[in-house]
Amino acid sequence: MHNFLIGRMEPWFDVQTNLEKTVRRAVEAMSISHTEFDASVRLADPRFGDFQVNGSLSYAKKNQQNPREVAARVIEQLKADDSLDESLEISIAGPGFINFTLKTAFLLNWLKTYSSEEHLKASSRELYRDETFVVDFSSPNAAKQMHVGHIRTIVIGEAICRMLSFCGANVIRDNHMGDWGTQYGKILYGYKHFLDSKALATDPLEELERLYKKANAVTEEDPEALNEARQELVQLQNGDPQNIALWEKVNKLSLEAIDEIYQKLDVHFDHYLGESFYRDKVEQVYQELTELKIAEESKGAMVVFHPEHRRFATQPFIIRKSDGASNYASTDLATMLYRTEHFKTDHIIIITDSRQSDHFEQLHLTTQKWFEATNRKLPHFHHVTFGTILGEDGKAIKTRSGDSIRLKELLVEAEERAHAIVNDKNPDLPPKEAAEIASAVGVGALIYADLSQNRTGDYVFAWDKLLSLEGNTAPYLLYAAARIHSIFRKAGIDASSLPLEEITELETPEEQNLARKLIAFVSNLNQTATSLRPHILCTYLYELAGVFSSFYNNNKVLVNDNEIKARRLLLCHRTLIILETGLHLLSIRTLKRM
RNA sequence: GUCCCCAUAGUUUAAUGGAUAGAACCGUGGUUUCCUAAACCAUUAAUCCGAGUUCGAUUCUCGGUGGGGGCACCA
Repeated sequence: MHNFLIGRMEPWFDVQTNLEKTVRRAVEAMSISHTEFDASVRLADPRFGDFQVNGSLSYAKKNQQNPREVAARVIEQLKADDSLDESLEISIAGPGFINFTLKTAFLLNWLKTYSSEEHLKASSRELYRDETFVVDFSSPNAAKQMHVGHIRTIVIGEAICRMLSFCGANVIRDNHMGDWGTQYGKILYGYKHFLDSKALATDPLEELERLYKKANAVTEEDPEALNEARQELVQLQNGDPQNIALWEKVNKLSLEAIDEIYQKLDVHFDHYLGESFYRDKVEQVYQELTELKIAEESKGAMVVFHPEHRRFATQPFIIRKSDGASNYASTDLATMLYRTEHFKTDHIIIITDSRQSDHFEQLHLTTQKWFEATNRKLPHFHHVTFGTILGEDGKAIKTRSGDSIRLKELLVEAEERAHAIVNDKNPDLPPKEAAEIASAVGVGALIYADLSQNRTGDYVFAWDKLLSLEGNTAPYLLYAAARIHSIFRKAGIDASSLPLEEITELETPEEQNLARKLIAFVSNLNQTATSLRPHILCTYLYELAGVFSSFYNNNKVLVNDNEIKARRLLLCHRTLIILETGLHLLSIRTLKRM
């Protein structure tokens, strides 16, 4: 464990967690049960300090004592702990809050110590050290264009992967493509009946989409066509060579188009184990679940009920269709098994919109029973949900319901809008650099717009909202970082040559506010990574950029006084690395100039 | 019918049961001989309704109202 003492060792990287351990020790030493005294340390309102503990209030009430007196006794006990020293100020406030304020010597020491993105990463890995996560995200349906509704799982998934990995986890990114479902019956049916080969040659994805839509419309009208489409799927699943060849062709075209979007968003996968990968693995699922009497036959289909469960006692989990074909429940069960046995994973995270909650709850319940009965270790399962992107009509934007905006188109529009602003603000940039800036700003704004709000809510699609470039947006953060780069360029100073030993004290309120905000990075990152809610990190970065902007406007960095200059350059540089680290965790490209 | 999610300034939103509910956009007014004004500073304005639990409720419980979604072979 790091020691808190200045000068002896590295200062605590994660002050909050270490402080909480210390408080817990103090409370134990007072013979108070941890169930009675909530020792949680939380970030405090900056008006009161850096951290806060409010356990004395409820403890005092329960035990009919004076909360301020309880707080005073806890503080006395804390002062006896030798991992704390004079770098921390502890005080009682209001009805009995314990406030902790880091003294500036500690802030400075922390800033001097944690000096690069790599160093921050190395120090953050305790949270998920050595834990394995399979993260299943994006997972689009092959042969359909991605539209605006698909952006959420991609950007949330990518950000979560980056954060987990930053915090020490072994992350396996798996794109569970919908490449084996019923839609293939329709695509094959469409391909065989309505193909325009000329159109396929010029714009394959467009034509495939048209075929799918056409087949979908026809099968909705005509039960016989629907039956034929289902037969195509059954034949595909039975390995009919012609259908398999067609299926492979469709997938190849589809993947190429999807990949372009991943490249723009800087998203990568370790595996593309789509539903088709599990096609020879569903038999085992049927067999085991039947033998274990977890699954039963109902109306010709194989289903699982959960009688003990209010909702799923009567709502079936259909794991094999009555025509014998698999569906997504079949492949998802096989996927649970594969991820558990092959990847030996500790956690499975699946990122989809909240409308699929029932499905994944049923999947989880079923897997629990299945694994328990077969002595398999069940990984922690997290269904990370998000709200739906709605159209103007308040209904989900869907490909089926007609012309929704393509993701590809949205990305182009984002870059174009940003390009216009770049040309306006900074007309002298070389065209190539202007284009690069526009791309980072436009795509970054789009990603940030989605990540910066709590993922559970729905929202109505609006160009201006997603592509906004003012206020709490990516460009604001990118701009703050670009200005810092500009300072170092102007000064002709390299960050590695900062004369750290000459820096002795933080003086102005802006310097101190900035330093406090920088140290709060750790707590915010931890909270984001534990709750899997990227908007917490966004809010933090936005506040950090705001505190920096105030500092920048009030405290000139490049002054003649070398001591002042050195400490302000230190603050600038540490702000830069934390801003850049944060933006990279969100999958946003950073810029040296804007 | 039943179950799930959501409800905060005009708009978009934040707040692990804590201190005076925090921002952004819009509006209004101000800041540039000075490191990038894509900036900074100031200013108006909000917890859907009703009970309950609690020292303390935007947060938890119950009951309403309004919106969205799931519920047999789509994913």
